[in-house]
Amino acid sequence: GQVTGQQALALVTIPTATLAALPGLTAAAPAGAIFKPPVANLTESQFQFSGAQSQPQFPQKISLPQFPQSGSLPQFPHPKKLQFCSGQLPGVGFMDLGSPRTPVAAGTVGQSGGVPVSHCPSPDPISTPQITAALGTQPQLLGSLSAPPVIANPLPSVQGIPGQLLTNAQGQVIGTLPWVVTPPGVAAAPPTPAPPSLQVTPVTPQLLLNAQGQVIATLATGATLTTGATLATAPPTPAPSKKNGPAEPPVKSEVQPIQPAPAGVVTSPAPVTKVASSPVPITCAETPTVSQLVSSESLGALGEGERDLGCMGTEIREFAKNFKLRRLSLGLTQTQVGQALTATEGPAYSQSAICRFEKLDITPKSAQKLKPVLEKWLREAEQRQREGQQHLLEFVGGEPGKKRKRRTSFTPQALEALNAHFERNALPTGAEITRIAQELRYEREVVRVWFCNRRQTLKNTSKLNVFHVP
DNA sequence: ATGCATGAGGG
DNA sequence: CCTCATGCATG
Repeated sequence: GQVTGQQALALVTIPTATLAALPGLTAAAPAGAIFKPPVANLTESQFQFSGAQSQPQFPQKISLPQFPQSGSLPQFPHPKKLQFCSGQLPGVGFMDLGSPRTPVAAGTVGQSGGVPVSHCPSPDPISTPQITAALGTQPQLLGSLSAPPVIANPLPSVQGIPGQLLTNAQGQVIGTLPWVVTPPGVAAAPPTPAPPSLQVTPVTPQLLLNAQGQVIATLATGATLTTGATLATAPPTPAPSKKNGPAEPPVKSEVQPIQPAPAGVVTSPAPVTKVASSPVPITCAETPTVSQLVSSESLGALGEGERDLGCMGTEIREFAKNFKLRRLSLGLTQTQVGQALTATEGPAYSQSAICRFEKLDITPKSAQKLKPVLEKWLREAEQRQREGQQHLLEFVGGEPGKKRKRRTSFTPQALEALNAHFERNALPTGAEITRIAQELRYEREVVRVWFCNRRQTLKNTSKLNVFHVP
């Protein structure tokens, strides 16, 4: 057991979830290291629906990017929403898809509520016609993305958490040691009067046990981190002088909000300009792989607050990391949090959801939706803890409900075949699905769902996902 | 932590 | 049918 000493390193350098996500790496990987996560085999392959003679593959939606109307096909619709501005990543499948624009784009963009658009310099349109076409398959969000080939992310300093982390052999964070609360000043005092309410709450020394009663960490008497709500996630850019200084609204509003409708209110704190154009080479313009699929849309109709997702991504990453830390400090498991959440008012979420949130294996949209909920719950939980109350885990038995279909278990061979097909074509037509199903001897529906899930997983974990661009 | 399933919303 | 957000069940 050991309290590893690389905390600082880990914290600062690796922005986020990666910590948990890439166990093996945490310890070793130094700052700018470039890891190549597991997406492996898919990325290499390339599937492409060549528009040429590829035949009538897409039954319904193939709307290729031929939108005469806008005429600006090769152009990006404008940073309407997300921008992948962060991250420094290996060339992996990053490509910019010139996105065909969604019909709606223009309108929506316009009313972004005053939020200055974004920073990420978007770059050269390397749009490959073909690629674009391929991707264009997704209905709604076509226009939304343009992943700038450029990446480079200065990294947000994690300022709120100076404590030490307890990590297990795999490098996963399992607990925290008492930390010192950062004084307001440290937290990059925002020009604006952001009430830095930091509070240190005494925590009784205790052992953190997991559901199985195993000790997963110890907490020395110390302080739990604030709760000022946003503190941890606070103001990016501590160092003013860095990039250009003017902008940077330290906004940092409270958190609660976020609900559909309310326009960009809470949104972007974003110090625009953070990253800027780093000349990182990459941009691979080749292999249109699966990434196309992933990238093709990505943002759905986010009403408002998603435009600057790039920046917000950082904020959420911070929160996710913090959430886990604080959850552990409370000595709760993901399951318990899920149950507690279910018991209380508001949306209920399962252990799976908590897990995915912490790892950020979810879409930015989901993360945004979840964050307020978790934030609120966490605050209350910590509150209750202070006041001694323990019960927060009431259970509310759920109804049995209908029986689910038994989970299909594919044989390794079948999976191999499925993956092979997927690499070739991630979106097989109905007929193809049928064929594949027969070939592998599985129910057609099962195969269809497999493809759906495969696509979804790829999207959520791909490096193209804002959160996974460390 | 993840793989497969479900269901809502859209076309 | 697809995508998405989620959850149950499993490895």
